[in-house]
Amino acid sequence: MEEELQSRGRRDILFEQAELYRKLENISVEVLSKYNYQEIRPPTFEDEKLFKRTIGETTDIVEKQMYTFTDKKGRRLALRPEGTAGVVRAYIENSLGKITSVTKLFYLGQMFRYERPQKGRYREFYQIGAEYFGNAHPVADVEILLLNMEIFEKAGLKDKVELYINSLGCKDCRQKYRAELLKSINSRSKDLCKDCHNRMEKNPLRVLDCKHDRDKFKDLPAIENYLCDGCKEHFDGVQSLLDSGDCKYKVDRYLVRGLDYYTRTVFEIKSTEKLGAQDAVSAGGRYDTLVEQLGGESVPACGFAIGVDRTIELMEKTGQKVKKVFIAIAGLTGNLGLAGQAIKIARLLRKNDIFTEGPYPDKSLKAQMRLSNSLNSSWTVIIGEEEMNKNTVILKDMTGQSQEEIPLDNLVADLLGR
RNA sequence: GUGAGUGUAGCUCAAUUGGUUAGAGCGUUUGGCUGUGGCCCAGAAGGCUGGGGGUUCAAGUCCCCUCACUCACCCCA
Repeated sequence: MEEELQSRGRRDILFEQAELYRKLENISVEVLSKYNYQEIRPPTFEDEKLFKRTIGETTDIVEKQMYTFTDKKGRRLALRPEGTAGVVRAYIENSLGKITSVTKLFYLGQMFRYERPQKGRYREFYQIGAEYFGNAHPVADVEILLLNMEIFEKAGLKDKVELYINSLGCKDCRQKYRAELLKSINSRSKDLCKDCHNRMEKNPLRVLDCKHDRDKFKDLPAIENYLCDGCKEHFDGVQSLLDSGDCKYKVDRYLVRGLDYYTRTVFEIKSTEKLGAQDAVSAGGRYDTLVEQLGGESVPACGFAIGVDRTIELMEKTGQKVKKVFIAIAGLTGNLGLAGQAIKIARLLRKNDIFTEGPYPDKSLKAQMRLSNSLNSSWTVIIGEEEMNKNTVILKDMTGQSQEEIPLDNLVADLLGR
């Protein structure tokens, strides 16, 4: 490959893997529709300021990881590093809150962050997300959670993920907590790593998340003791309703989010086995002040985003195969009459939703059989002059050695019956 | 942005202290088997050793730069 065509963090998603992406997307759309969420496709680029205002000016995402550029008219734009900001902007801009009192939206697609790539983290990555506007009650949080878990369940990952929840409180309780936390951390600041010192200044809550120091924090003040009555009641409500919904979860009082806009409920769905250093396959929470902060009315909201690429990695470990048929031609190579017959049969099979490969008239039968084998076909259908005249085919089971001659008219029923 | 490791055939990897024409397995392909795959055997194709510069009589091997990949930190889904 020519050197100038390479660029870091670019990747191609091929074949079986692409199939898994589509499968997860289909499952998600199906589940989301059942919960009455409607699709929205916001642009992949927005005004840079949108992300600065929503995600937080001092977060790394905005400070270092955005793909920003200036267009020909001098506008400052950015490729979206996450989905919520654009959806909220669209919600306000299109007055979606005026149509119905609650609004449920979902989106899927690529996000972009300029980071050093590693396992489960790419510069262009996929998210599937949902946002629920206009309902402050814990049922909304819980609907988002149940919905999210149902997607993983349908994707065959029920035993591979766990739900962790926490409450960060509203502005008031968080401010109080933050002050106490800072005091407590400060008193032992020399024990802490370099990164934690940095976090103390930018976002003290994230100190709780530190990989090195986390174990030293068992006795730090816990957010749950600082929640105001309203926030406490809300969080209790979430837990009670999750129980009603028969949804397992763990409360993790150290669970924190990196984005500034979260209030009250936050959650992560983690893989039970390590996916490299990253184990969160989905995350989200409530953001009751964001709509107003962006110039809309005061509307409560909550949502989630699934890390599709990481979820695919999990799904790859539980792979399943599609059964395929290969159509082979016996006799002299290049026989157009036989090729025509093969095409007719292939059309017939595909019409009946059977995955069909072939024909390859210019290969010897041996070569065709080898190809069929290496394509992992379940069966090979063989036709030659003799069979065509009798209107039959030879159906060979590729998992063993057996084959039988059957009337062409029975082929579809026979295959579907197996 | 920081750190460590790695770049040789489509893939996984060899190549002695720097020393002839850079090898092997898998895969691909052709044949052994004129209408039957997997196993076996024989042949073939496939390389600017990531790119550039330097040292040297001589560089895949040593040095510098650069690009990319992998993993981790940071951050986050």
